[in-house]
Amino acid sequence: MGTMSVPSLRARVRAETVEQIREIAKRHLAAEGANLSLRAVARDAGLVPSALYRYFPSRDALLTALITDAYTSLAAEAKAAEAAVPRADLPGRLLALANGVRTWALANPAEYALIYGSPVPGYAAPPETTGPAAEVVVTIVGILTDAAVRGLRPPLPPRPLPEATSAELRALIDRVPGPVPKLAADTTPEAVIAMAFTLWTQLFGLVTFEVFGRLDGMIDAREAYFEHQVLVMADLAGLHSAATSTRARASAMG
Amino acid sequence: MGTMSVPSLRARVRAETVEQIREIAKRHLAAEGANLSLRAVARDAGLVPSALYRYFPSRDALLTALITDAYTSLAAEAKAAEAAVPRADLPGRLLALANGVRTWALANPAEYALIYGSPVPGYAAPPETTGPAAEVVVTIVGILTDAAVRGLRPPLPPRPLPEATSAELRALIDRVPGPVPKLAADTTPEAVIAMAFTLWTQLFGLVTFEVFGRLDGMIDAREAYFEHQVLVMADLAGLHSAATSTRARASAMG
DNA sequence: TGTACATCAGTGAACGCGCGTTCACTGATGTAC
DNA sequence: TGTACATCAGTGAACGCGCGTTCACTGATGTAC
Repeated sequence: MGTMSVPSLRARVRAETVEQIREIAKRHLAAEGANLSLRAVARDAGLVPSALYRYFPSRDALLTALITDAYTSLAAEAKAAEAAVPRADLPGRLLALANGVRTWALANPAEYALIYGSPVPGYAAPPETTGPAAEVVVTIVGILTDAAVRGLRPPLPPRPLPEATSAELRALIDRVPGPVPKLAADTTPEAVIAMAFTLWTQLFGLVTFEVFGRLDGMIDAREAYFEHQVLVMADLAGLHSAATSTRARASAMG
Repeated sequence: MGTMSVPSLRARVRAETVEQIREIAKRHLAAEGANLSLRAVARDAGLVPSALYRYFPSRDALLTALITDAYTSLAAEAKAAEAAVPRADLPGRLLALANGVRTWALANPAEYALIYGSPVPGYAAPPETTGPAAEVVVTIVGILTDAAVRGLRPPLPPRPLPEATSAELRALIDRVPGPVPKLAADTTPEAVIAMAFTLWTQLFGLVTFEVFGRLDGMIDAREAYFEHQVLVMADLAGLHSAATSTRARASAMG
């Protein structure tokens, strides 16, 4: 009720407290994984446990807030990195996006685990999270679409999609609002989005392996390895200039 | 001490009980994630909680046993599937291996999460697990080595490796015992193992996305999608016959 | 500007619970002679 | 084949702990008149 006025002192203090609780909860997440303890958070916030219920109706609600935060924060960082690269530099844009994801994940491993690790048992992600969750792959689609518009094609002829997959990818395209950009004659939107899914899976597979320690004792020069793998992905997608890749291919065929 | 004799009745019963506890613990893992409760397991085993300490010195020891079991069981299933394919059918071998991993993961999602999901906080994987953990990627190396020996090459000229990465991969090769197979003249062992790492990352990225529900609401025809992605991987590695891919490439270059 | 009432942040005690681990014990199984 | 002792699976009670959530409360902040 009432008009939307300047926030009162009480409202401002409340917002700050909510923010503080989120921050403390994130720190606890980092130390304990998903076994987040309300009482421990309250303790660190200088509150009695029951006071938390003024801010979050339950532990699950706190978790949901953290998950939403994580998705939006990851997407914001990665997209900002991508947006800073000149539009014409397609491999650079992919690399910036990928590095953005990786940097955020390494800086916030517990939050990364929360959203890309094992599902929390008994917890169902609320529908609000699907939007932010999709932003990275949507950005990849954007890069690949720009490439297709410019007439760049993957250096390997795309393997024909199974009919079921093709139909599902078309359905995803229809879900995106706005006009469909005009692609080069020999490229289909399904092929573009299929490639985007491939890169998306590879990217998160790569980051997950690193963050979860699956490379420990094998690859120590993480950054060089990661960048190399992303550039291989860019090669696969044909983001490097057609001239170069044609020459390279010709020489490879000897 | 004493000589290694036929197991006594007591020893046999003990082995059965250990096995039963493991099975029950796996079921609990499936229901509750990594928050495995000793008391709950004991309850289901028809034992008093303290009795479990006759079999496992602590909760962590039980978890370790489950992790080791999971790695070896996954590797066994995947390797058996690969071994059943004729040696000359290289894409078939990759597909069988990949399907083996996927099938096991879908049948045992909680155990999969235990070994490829978020690290369990405060738990450090014991060194015994690294052997079984590496078996899948070693099998991939085997397939790619067979390809290289036959003179098959990736259709894209391999992007040069960063020096640091190249050195680390060479160190991994040296760790494997036995003679290094003779590759075609224009292929290096580093290139082979780099490709194996790429496929390995992609494979587990793909399986993780499916098992952890990241494809929900987007891709429903999971099997078709998975098989397609694996075949794209096989294309990337040049496992399909050189004749076919040369022809395909030529037509793509129009 | 001042008063009366409503809102709301935070307290403190209590609830019922399940947890991992220890310890002294009982009784059955196995072994040495 | 029979007896004496050692081993070991399993019991039952207890330990100290932390958990999420509820409830009636106090006192400060905000609002309507």
